[in-house]
Amino acid sequence: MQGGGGIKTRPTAPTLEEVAREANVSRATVSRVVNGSPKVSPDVVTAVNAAIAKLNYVPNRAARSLASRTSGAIALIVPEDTTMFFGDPYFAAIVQGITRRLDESEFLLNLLVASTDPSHKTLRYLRSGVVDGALVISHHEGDDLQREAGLALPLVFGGRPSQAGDHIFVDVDNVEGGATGTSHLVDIGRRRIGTVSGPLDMPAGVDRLEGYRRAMDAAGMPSDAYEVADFTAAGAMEATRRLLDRFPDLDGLFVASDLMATGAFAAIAERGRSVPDDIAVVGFDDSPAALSGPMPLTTVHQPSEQMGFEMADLLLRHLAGDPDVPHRNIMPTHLVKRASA
Amino acid sequence: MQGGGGIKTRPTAPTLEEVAREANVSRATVSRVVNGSPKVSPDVVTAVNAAIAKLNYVPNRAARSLASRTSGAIALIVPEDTTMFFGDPYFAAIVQGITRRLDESEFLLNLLVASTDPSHKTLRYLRSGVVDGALVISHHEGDDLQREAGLALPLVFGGRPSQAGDHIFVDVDNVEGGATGTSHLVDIGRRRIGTVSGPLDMPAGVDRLEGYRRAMDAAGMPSDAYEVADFTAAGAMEATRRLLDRFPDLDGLFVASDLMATGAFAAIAERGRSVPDDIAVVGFDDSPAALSGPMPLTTVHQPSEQMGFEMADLLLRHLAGDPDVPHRNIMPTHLVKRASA
DNA sequence: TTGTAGGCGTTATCAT
DNA sequence: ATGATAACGCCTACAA
Repeated sequence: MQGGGGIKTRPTAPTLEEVAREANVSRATVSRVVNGSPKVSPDVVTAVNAAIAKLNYVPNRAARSLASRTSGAIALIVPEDTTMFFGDPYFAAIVQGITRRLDESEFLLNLLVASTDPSHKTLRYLRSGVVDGALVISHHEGDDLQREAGLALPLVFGGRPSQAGDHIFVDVDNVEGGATGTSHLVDIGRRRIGTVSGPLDMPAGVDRLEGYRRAMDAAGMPSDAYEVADFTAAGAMEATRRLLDRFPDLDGLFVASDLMATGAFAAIAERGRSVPDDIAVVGFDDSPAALSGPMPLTTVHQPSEQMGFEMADLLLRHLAGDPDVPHRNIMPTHLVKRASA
Repeated sequence: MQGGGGIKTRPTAPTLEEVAREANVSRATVSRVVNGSPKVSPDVVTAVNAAIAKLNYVPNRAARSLASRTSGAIALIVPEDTTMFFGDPYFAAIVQGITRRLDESEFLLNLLVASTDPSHKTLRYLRSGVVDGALVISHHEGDDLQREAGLALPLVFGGRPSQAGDHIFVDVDNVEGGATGTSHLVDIGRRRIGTVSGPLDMPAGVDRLEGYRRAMDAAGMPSDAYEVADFTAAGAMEATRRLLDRFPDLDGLFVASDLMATGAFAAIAERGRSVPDDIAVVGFDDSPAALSGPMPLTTVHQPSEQMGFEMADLLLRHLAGDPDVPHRNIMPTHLVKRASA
């Protein structure tokens, strides 16, 4: 017989036990080496590492997680659909920042783009112990992860959460940002200024609109020219059309995201009007979308990448037991002048 | 004393054990109910479910995984950096398809966008048992997940893997697709046709270029006007510049991805030439990028979303032990005529 | 510094 | 149909 041929024996992964045997030490010692315990004699460390290399050992994450009651992973929760998530470069920047922070740690990132049924499947997931904490971005008013089903998981929000509570979050001053963008339009002499806002169930939507209002008030101009959109280009195009219908004399437009600004551009072009001559446009984010349109977009910069980094950093510190992680983390914005306004 | 205040006792999650006690049955029975075993009397099922609901019980995934030796999760491996991954809507479509398939299953998806150090950290991850299988897209020649470190994990590729072997994959006929796109340029009377290809360490790059060659050969025209790019808009812009330098009389251009076509548009505009009058352009993918540029792009459609769905489906069937999942899955392409050619 | 032993929460194999 | 009782692979007091 030639070696029991026929049945395909899946080569079962080596365990701590086998490494211990190979190195002539106990499992505990191997475990210590694997976890970098300082109290192991150098020669034993060497021997164990040799055994690990020889057997090509990799710790079983489930076992480790079960015993240690930690998973070494965090989740990024995005309550939007895939299209939205991939469509806006803002998210790309956030993720970039998060992974940059995580890369210098041992933590893994689990992406959870959960538009459908956020309460049920997502919550089960979060409560099943697969992650030690979670980052939440693009948070809408409805979803109250924190309380729902008594979820006791460390959370850090990207953007001030709409519901009250002592949450840890990273954000910019959206009111101020909205005012900055709008004021610029005032400053360059526009007389009929409107805005396309984000959804009103998101603080970023509400606040940037409020910023528009304040700037208009301060300038003694009416703040009635606004339409609500959903942070997508298509939605913004629609909203801009409505705005142009209502205010044919519009000559300035503050759009609450760069991606939406591309939609606004399309609507404006469709009406045969030009940017910035007929209508000056200011966006928000300073994401790659600001440069992807027909013209470089003047926009309110927010440090998205750093915000992602910061979110991850705060969560990791929180998980590490750091008692004084700041809860309100407001990062600066500034106007970036380009061709559109 | 008021209830031991001071120490913040984290409410430890309920376990099978507690549910069993609550329902006056054994752990085994609860486990059966949780896993939908048919051999449990209806009233017991009811009682157990009541206890589960009351205690708000969610199975611990690590424990389950350890005992059952399966994780209920699969990974999507993308050997690119975050920017690239988020930048090309092609990936969005794939992910969309994958999640569509997964949503109708109990499996979770773990995204692994691993540009940096794909061999080490990623491999450890894959071998740690957190996933039962993996989907690999945007696969370059270097990364040989399969063999590397003896990884014995069920894999399904998006795009024919470059290394030999009996891999399961979903792909289109890129040679044919490339020929289709190029031939269209011939058909509409272009005389000096070039191409911007993908990287030559990826089959999709090589094959679409080969398709261009064949179409040119068949038309009796020279196939020397090609430049290699990297599937990014910026890279394609560069490549197109070089091409225009080398062939000032270029009047037709086949670009190996829609995203790259937007870069080509930019380069062409920069040179003061027009599309399609001066230069007709054909892309590949039929992704949203085809409609994001200054002009609707004529392109070779590939069913990206369905390909993602199919990949996930094949992997799940494979994991379920289905003995005859097809290994070579070639999906159809077709030309979509729009304004650019 | 190293080893022993018990336990983490489930599943799975036996009996019953 | 239900219940003991081992595993599963690792961590962690505790002991030596």
